[in-house]
Amino acid sequence: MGKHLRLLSHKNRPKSPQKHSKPAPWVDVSDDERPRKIPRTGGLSVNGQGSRKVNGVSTNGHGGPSKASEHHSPGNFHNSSMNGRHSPSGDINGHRRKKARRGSLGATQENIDVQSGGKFSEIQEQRKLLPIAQGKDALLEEIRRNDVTILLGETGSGKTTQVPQYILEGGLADKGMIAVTQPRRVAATSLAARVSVERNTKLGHLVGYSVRFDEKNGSDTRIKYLTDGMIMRELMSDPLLSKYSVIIVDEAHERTLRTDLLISNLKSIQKTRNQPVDAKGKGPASHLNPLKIIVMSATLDAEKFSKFFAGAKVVYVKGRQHPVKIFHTAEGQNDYLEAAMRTFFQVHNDQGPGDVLIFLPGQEDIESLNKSIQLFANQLPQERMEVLTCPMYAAQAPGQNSKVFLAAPTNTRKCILATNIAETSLTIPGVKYVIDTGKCKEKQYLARDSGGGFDTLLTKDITKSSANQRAGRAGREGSGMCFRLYTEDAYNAMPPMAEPEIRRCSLTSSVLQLKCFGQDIQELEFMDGPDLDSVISALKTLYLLGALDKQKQLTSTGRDMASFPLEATYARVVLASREYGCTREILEIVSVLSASSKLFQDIAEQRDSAAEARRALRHPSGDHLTVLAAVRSYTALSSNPETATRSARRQWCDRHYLNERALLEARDIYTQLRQTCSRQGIDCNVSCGERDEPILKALAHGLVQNSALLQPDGASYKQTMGRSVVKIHPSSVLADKKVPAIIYNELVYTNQIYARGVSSISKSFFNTIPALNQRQA
DNA sequence: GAGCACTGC
Repeated sequence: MGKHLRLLSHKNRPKSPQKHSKPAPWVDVSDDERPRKIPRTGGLSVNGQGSRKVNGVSTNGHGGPSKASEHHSPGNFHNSSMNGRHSPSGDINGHRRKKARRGSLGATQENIDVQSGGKFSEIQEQRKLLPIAQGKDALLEEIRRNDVTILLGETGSGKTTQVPQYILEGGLADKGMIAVTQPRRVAATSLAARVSVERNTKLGHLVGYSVRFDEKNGSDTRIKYLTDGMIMRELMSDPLLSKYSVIIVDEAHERTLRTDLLISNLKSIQKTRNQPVDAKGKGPASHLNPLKIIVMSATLDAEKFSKFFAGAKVVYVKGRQHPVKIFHTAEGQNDYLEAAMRTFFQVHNDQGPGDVLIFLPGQEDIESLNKSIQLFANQLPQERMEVLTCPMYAAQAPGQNSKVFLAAPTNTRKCILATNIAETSLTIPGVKYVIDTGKCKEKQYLARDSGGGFDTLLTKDITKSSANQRAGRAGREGSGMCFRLYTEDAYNAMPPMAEPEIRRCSLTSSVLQLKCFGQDIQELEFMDGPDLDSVISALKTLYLLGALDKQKQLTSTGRDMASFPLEATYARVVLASREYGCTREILEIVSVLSASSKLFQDIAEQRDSAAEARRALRHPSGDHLTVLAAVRSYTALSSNPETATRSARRQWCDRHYLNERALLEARDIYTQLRQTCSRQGIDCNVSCGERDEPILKALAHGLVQNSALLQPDGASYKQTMGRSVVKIHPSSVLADKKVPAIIYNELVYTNQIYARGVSSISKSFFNTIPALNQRQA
C-alpha cells in the first residue's frame, strides 16, 4: 500500500513552482505575476463597429476570453454563468446562501433570499457593484443599435440577472415581454425568484417563470424566465413568438439540442418580424413588433455565434473569480485512478485546509477510488487530518448526494468524488483543490440505416472548455489549485468545445416537432447541422410509427403524437393504447419511463437485498409490467389509512429500493398526460384490468423498431429491424431469462450492446403492426 | 452481470 504514496519518479519531476521546500510533480503553467488584463471601458468591451473579428478584445490586446484561456491566467476561467448567479446573493448575504444550499440537490439556488430578502436599498447598492453594472450604458447602447447581440460574460458578472432588468429600465421592450431562456428548470425558477426580489415585486407579477409542471406569470409579467424546451413548445401556438420583444438565450455555449433549435428558429423569426415596412406602410411585417435577440455565452465560441447572426456584435463582460493555480503532470498518466489517489494524498499531506474535488468519468470509477482512498486514509497516522469521502453522481440514492453540502467535521478534509454533475449542475461549497482526470462519459447516438440506432456511452477525453470549467470549481470561494492528471500538451490538443448535442442524439422527436411547425430539419439553418444519417434514421422511425407518410408529410397520427410531451415512441404507445383499451395502464407506465430519475435504485453494497425486496414487484413478462406493479402498489398506499402518510410511503419505497422522487415526478407527468389525452379526445380511464396482453401489444406498437428475437445461442437477441446482436441489460428482470422475442425501451453500448427496459412478447404480436408487415412483405 | 449530465403547454 505504501508504494501508492510514492510520487512520480524523482528524476522526472520538474522544479517545484512553489515556495514549498518539497518538490511537487507538477508543472505550473499558471502565471500569477502576469498583470491581469483589464478590458476597456468599465469591465465591458465591445468589438469595433462593423468589424467581423470577434471582440476587438482579441485584436487590441486588451485581454479577451480566448486569449486569457490560452494563457491559463488564473481568475480568467470561463465558467458557465450558472455559477455566476450565486454571486449577487452571495455578496449580499453569503451566510444565508450557504444555508440554502444545504441539503438541496440540484436546487442550489432555490429559495435564496426570497423570503428573507435583503433590504431593498442594500440590494440596489449590491447590483451596482456587479462587474456588469459598470458597462450598463454601453451595453444598452449596443443592444439598442443592434438586432442581435452576443454577450460573453464570465462567471460572476451578473449578466443573467441584470441584463433583463437593464433592458426593462432602458425601455427597450415596451411592446412585449423579455424572455430569458435556460437549459435547466431550477435555474429558470430560482433566477426569476432572485430578480423578482431585486425588483421588489412578488414573483409571478413583473417577473415570472414558466417551466414544465410549474408556471408563475400573469398579464403584468414583463420579464419571464423559461426553459428552452418550454419556449420551443410555445412556438407551436405562436410561431413568431410575437409576445416577446426581446429574447435572451442564456447558456448558449452548452449547445443543447433545444437551444440550437431555438437559435435557428429565432434567426428566421427575426427576419420575418424585422422586415422593413415598405413605402405604403404595408410591409408584410408592418404590424409586427420587431425582435431583439441576445445570445449569452460563457466560452470561446463567440465567433461562431457572431458568424451565424451575420457578424453580430460581441460584447464581453468580465467576471468575478478567485485565482486558481493550475498544474499539469509532466508525463501522461496511464492509470488515472491511481494518479488521482496519489495526487489526493499529496494534497492532503502538503496543503492547507480546504476540500478536494476529484472529477471522474463515472460511477464505477467513483466507487473504486472511494474504496482505495478510504482504505488508505485509515492507515494514516493518528495526528493527520481525517478524510471524509463523498461520492457524487446523479444515479446515487437521494439523500446521499446532499451529504456533500454539509461542512466537514473539525480536523477533517472532505474528498468529493464526482462525475460531471459537479461541473455545471451543482456547486459544492468549501472546495479549494480540484483534481481533474481529464475524462468524462458522453452519450453519442449512432444512427443505423435500418432506421433505429443506439446510444453509446463511452469514456472520452474532455474538452478545453470543460477543463477550464473544472478548474474554476476550485476558485469559487477563494484562491484555489487545480491538478490536472494530463500534460499541458494534452490540454492544448483538446478540442475547444464538446460536439453540440444536435450531432450526438436521436433526432426523432425534434424532427416530428419541427414538422408540426411546417419545418424541415434539413432546410433549417443551423450553427452546426445534424448528421444526414441521424436525419434519415429519424425520418424512417417516424414513418414506421405512422407519424409521416411516404412523402415525409406529417400524418394526423403524427400531429397527435407531437401534442404529447413524450418521446415519439412513447407517444405512439399512448395512441395505440386506445385500440387495446389500456390507456390507463399505458399512461402509468409511460410516466415512469419519462421521469428523469430512475425508479429502481441500485446501491452496490445492498444489491442482494435490493433484488430480494424487488421480487415482490417483479412481473414475469418483464420490466414494463414490473414498473406498473410498482406504481400500483405505491398508489395503493394512499388509499389505506395506515399507509397513507408521507413517511409510511417513504418507508415503503426504501424497503423496496424504489426512488420516491421518480414516483412523484411520474405522478406529475401522469397528470399532464391525462390533460393532453382529454384535449385529444382520448379516454384515459379505459383500463384492461388484470390482462397483460393489451398492454404489451400497445407497447409493441411504439417499440416496433426496438424488438429482437432470441438467437440460437440462447443468450443474445438479434434485432428484427436491424443487424445488431444485443443482450438484455443486467438490471432487467429478464436478465437471466430466455424468451423467444423481446421489445425494449433503448439500446446502450458500453461494453456490449445492452437492451434496457425489456419485456417478453409473443412473436405473433408483430403481425398486428402494419409498418412491420409492410416491410416484411 | 452494469448505469455522464440535462429536458418537454
